[in-house]
Amino acid sequence: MCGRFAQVVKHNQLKKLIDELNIRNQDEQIELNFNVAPTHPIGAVMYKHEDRFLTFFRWGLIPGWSKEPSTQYSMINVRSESILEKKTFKNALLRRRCLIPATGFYEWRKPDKQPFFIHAKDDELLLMAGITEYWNGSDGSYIQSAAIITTNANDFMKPIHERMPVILPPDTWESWLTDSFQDPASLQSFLKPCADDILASYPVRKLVNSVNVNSEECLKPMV
DNA sequence: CCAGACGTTGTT
DNA sequence: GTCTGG
DNA sequence: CCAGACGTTGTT
DNA sequence: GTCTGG
Repeated sequence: MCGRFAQVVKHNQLKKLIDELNIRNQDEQIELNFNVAPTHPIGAVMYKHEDRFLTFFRWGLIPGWSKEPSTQYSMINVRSESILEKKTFKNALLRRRCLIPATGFYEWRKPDKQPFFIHAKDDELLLMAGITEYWNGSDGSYIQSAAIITTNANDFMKPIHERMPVILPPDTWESWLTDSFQDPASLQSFLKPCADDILASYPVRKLVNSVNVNSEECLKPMV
């Protein structure tokens, strides 16, 4: 699955992202976060009509029908296999998708809880598939939230973990961020494990376990 | 029609 | 809100 | 995902 | 063990 990741977007990576995805608001900053945990704000690329924006969402999707923004129905991950069958997520997939740029993500190896950092072999950003939701409180409060779509592990990930985030390849970005693209079967076809040969990984120290630790140390290989 | 649920992962 | 179950 | 809490009444 | 908070 994907319960922790790093969003450390360097200036040149941000410029490239803005250019490649045709993002409109070019002044947006992304806070460096070496240890993104559920409930944290995450930068994500969202679309509205013909425009794309880099905006912030609470990680943990709060359904619009939820009375309170409680943790109970707040989902950090959504299974790709069943997303169209879930009433809470179907409309979000058809109409409120996003791309979540990540430096990489953490997985804890199943038997021994050893944390690993998984990143792009070429050190570019990984773009994870996400869905978003808007929640309005009766007192006028407003929260926009997001979840990461997950899929089966590819062969690269299997030794570490059975699930992984959906990482979208460049040839799907345009459709994913297009409002009018709402064909369920096509969207579903994007939600599969990424190619094995684009990823690299290494073990990291367990200081990443604590959500209170957010430093460059989280990304450093274990000695 | 109304009532009630609405979710994932991992572990056992 | 929207879908399922009764 | 992991870490940390897990509770009430009454009194100060 | 199970739930909440981050």
